[in-house]
Amino acid sequence: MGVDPHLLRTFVTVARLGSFSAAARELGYTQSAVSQQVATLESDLGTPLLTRRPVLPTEAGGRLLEHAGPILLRLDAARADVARVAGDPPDRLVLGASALAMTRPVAGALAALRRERPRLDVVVAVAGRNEVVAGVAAGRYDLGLVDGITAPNDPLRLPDAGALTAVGVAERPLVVALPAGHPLADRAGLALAALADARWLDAPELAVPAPVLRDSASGGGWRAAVRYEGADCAGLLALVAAGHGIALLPADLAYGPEVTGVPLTSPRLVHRVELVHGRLVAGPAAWLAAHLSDLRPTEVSDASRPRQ
Amino acid sequence: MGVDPHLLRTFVTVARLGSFSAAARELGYTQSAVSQQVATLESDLGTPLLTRRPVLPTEAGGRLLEHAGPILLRLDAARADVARVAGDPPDRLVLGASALAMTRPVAGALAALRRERPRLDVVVAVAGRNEVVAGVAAGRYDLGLVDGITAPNDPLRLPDAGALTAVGVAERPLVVALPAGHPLADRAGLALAALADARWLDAPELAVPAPVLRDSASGGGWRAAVRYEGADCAGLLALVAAGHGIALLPADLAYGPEVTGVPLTSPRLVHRVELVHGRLVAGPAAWLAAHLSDLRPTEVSDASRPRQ
DNA sequence: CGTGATTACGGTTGACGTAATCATA
DNA sequence: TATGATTACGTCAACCGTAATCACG
Repeated sequence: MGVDPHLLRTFVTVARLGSFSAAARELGYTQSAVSQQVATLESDLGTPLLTRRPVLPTEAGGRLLEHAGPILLRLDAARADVARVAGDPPDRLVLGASALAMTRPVAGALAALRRERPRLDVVVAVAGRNEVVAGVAAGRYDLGLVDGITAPNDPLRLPDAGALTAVGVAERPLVVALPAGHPLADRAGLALAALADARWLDAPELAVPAPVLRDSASGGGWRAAVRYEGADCAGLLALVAAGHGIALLPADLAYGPEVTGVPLTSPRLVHRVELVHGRLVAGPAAWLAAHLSDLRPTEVSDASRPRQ
Repeated sequence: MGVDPHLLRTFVTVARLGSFSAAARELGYTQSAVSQQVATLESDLGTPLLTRRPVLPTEAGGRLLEHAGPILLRLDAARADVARVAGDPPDRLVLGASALAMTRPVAGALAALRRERPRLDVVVAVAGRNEVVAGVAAGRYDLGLVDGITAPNDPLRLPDAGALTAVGVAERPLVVALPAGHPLADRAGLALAALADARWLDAPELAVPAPVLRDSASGGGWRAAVRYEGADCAGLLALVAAGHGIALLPADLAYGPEVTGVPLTSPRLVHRVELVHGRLVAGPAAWLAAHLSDLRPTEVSDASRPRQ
């Protein structure tokens, strides 16, 4: 009666890889087993979920995929949550962080923790924003630090990953990064609307992704000149300096010999870092969370938020 | 590796009933099977989840219970969603509605649907707010109508039940219902703060529950005189008329020979009705949703909301 | 002692692997 | 024709029921 998650898992893998055999390799099954599992799921739900050759989700399969991810994630989260209260306090703290989330105040709080608990192993793993949130939900990270761009005091738009709490811990101003000598580089401030037809660098891991720009100030082209998938600021700044395009970056990172940061005047946007965590139990994670929350610019979410 | 939902289900049932044998009866298993399932789950998670005699959740069990409900719900939602796109268009529309959600404009849209499709069976099931949301998520209702009290244009605070969309469809003013002849009954308007020490009727299904009052204007006693668990307005008004206490109600329902409704001046609150639904496919549900959305006071939520 | 949870054990079911078959690019 | 999904079938594990045992009130 209840959609076996085991089958769900293989179904998701097959859909993602577009191949039964590839999914079988990844999951450590035989091709035959995967075929049988998908067939079982389809007969259980009474409808085909995948087309064969090419292997693509049907409409029903698409609907199922929308649910499968969150379900599998929450299942992991449940296990992780139980493990956290059952196990003894760990001597290791694993932090997930997105690219620009490790700001000064955050690093300061982390230093305070290491002074407090010198024998503690601290691991900081940098990953994409969604991976950080998913990792926290699944218990791979004790805490997550996620950064992004929003209006001042507005929470980040994070993916829904079950019962997670997010607290703002830092906000800093944004500037438009321009090559030194650019015609606009001597302005005192720039409005986003004036840059609609400029050439933007689309760096989803680092700066504002193009879709957000489009939403913030509609109209205009918002052409992306180059898509930069790295997570290091220096590389992006080099592209800016070479005139490939301009980017929206935290003020303190957007300066250099060949790059000028011009303050963004409207709309008012800031670079914001949020601490993401599940339910905490006494231990280093809780300690750090408490100290990070002390420097919070604003609390944005707790126990029960309205809906997805 | 992934917390079998089958076991989760029996664990939840055992925890809810506080008894292995009772859970076995309810689930159609033998006592022995339930015992084995719980034991399997405990050994899988590596920690006891329940105390025996009396049967109560341990701390780890409590954590698991927090996840179990949403997981089981989402599993049902997935099945229901798939069934909706797989099955042929139904000749029956089942609406879930909370007590005061069937307002005039909603009833009007429903009438239009019945003119449009005379052969359609329409069922309206009245239930608690949470049951409506859960029922929509699980596919027991095609659409949900949920009412509650918020600031104008603010979304209702609904429980998280997976990927649900909520659209506001009606708002109407609120009044303080007083017995005719009450010292305050001749006022032109009342501020909530002035009523902090009044005697309130706590009618969670109908009017504003006491906790909301406490949050809206903190300070004061907010004593609840009587708790009224019914869902009919007449009964509550009778209690008001008899002087058991006062209540916050939609303006058009709070009048009668023995009751006076005095407009609420601050904070500005309204009675709001929202339409709740999963992803819609062509059919009567989609038709009604479209027509209800046309009279929406404001859209409040769609595809992806930030987090729980 | 009696109610109710656990343990022992056997039968059935079902899930996976091997291998043969089928279908499509 | 070759790659890759399906079908056939045998084996083995897991799950549930019956029944005996244990433990707390």
